[in-house]
Amino acid sequence: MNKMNKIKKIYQILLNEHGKQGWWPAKSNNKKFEIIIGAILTQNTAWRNVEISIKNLAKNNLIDINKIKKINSNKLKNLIKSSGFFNQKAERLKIIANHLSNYKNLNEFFKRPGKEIRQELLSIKGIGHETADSILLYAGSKPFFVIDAYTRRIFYRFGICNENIEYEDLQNLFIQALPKSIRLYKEYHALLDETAKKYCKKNPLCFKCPLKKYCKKKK
DNA sequence: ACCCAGGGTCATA
DNA sequence: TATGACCATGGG
Repeated sequence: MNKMNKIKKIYQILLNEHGKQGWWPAKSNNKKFEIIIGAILTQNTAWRNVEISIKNLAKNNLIDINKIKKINSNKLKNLIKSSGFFNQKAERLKIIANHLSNYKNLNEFFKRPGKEIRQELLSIKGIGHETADSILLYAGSKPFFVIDAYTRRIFYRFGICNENIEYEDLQNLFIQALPKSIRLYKEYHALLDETAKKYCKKNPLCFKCPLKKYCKKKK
């Protein structure tokens, strides 16, 4: 089976195994901004630690661009402490809130070609490729496939790419292999993360993994 | 007592 | 282009 067909096939296997993941989880009445906050807070951080921070923010009605702009930095740091790197992340949230407040609202921010938004996001300190694509896909519903360490690890173990493949190179493989569907992109990325969390860690539990027969690296 | 998590920036060569 | 230091909490 060639790479393109493998990429398609693996999606079906994971969907059958795990079902729909429904990413991105966001419960507030300001989901788009909540997703943006989560995208920053989850940088190199377990999601469970981010959930605590988001609850703290929601409890204080702070899932709001202007309120993040105005809140005292030390208070903000304290509220997001559980996410780690709280000094950096508080600063990043402030920078992003300041940037976004140039727009009337997030609908206006996202009402432009995706590539233009992506360039703008990448110019903001604290937003790299993955965070930009997460924001575009999950907050903006733009068709940008998100690549993360899990995605790279799984597809390296399948022999589809090398360990150090460039972000855009791996992203292009997905774009070429899959129909340009926002829902598919959202689900596939989430399924890869679920799979890697359970089975594809540093010492992978290959004997349980639904993708076992595609994986070339045992142990 | 380690290892890792839904990364990104900055300095250095 | 490509390494490495740094950021920091919380669960396994």
